[in-house]
Amino acid sequence: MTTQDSFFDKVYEVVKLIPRGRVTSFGAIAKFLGSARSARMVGWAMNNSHFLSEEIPAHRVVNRNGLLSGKAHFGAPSEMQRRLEAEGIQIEDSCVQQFGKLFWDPNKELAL
DNA sequence: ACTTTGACTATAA
DNA sequence: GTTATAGCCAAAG
Repeated sequence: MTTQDSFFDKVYEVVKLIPRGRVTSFGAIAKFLGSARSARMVGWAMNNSHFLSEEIPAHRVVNRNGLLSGKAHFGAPSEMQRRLEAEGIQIEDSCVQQFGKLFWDPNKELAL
C-alpha cells in the first residue's frame, strides 16, 4: 500500500493472492476493487504486469466464460494453458474445465 | 486536454 | 443456441 495505490497496483495485489490451482475472472477482481465495470482495466493491468519485476500469476485470470483470453499475451500462446495444467487445472480448447468449481471469488474469499 | 485503447461484460438480434 | 453491438472506465499516446 503505497501512497499511490492506483488501480493497477490493487489489481496486482489481488491477483497475487489467487491460490494455486484456482482461477478468477476480470469482473470479479474489478468488483472487488470497487469498480465492477472496469474489467477491461484489470486485463490491461495484467498486460503491463509482464513488465514488473514481481511475478504476477496472470495465467490464473481468465474471462467470465473461463476462456484463456490472455494466452496470446504470454511468451508463447500455449504457455498460459501449460501453467494452468501444471497446477492441476484441466484445459480444453483454451477453456478452463470445471470453471465454476475452480472459480476463486475475492469478494467471498477475502472479504470474509 | 482530447483521443484512442483494451487479456471485459451485458444486452440485443 | 450463437453472433453482433454498445457501454464501460482508467491509463497511455
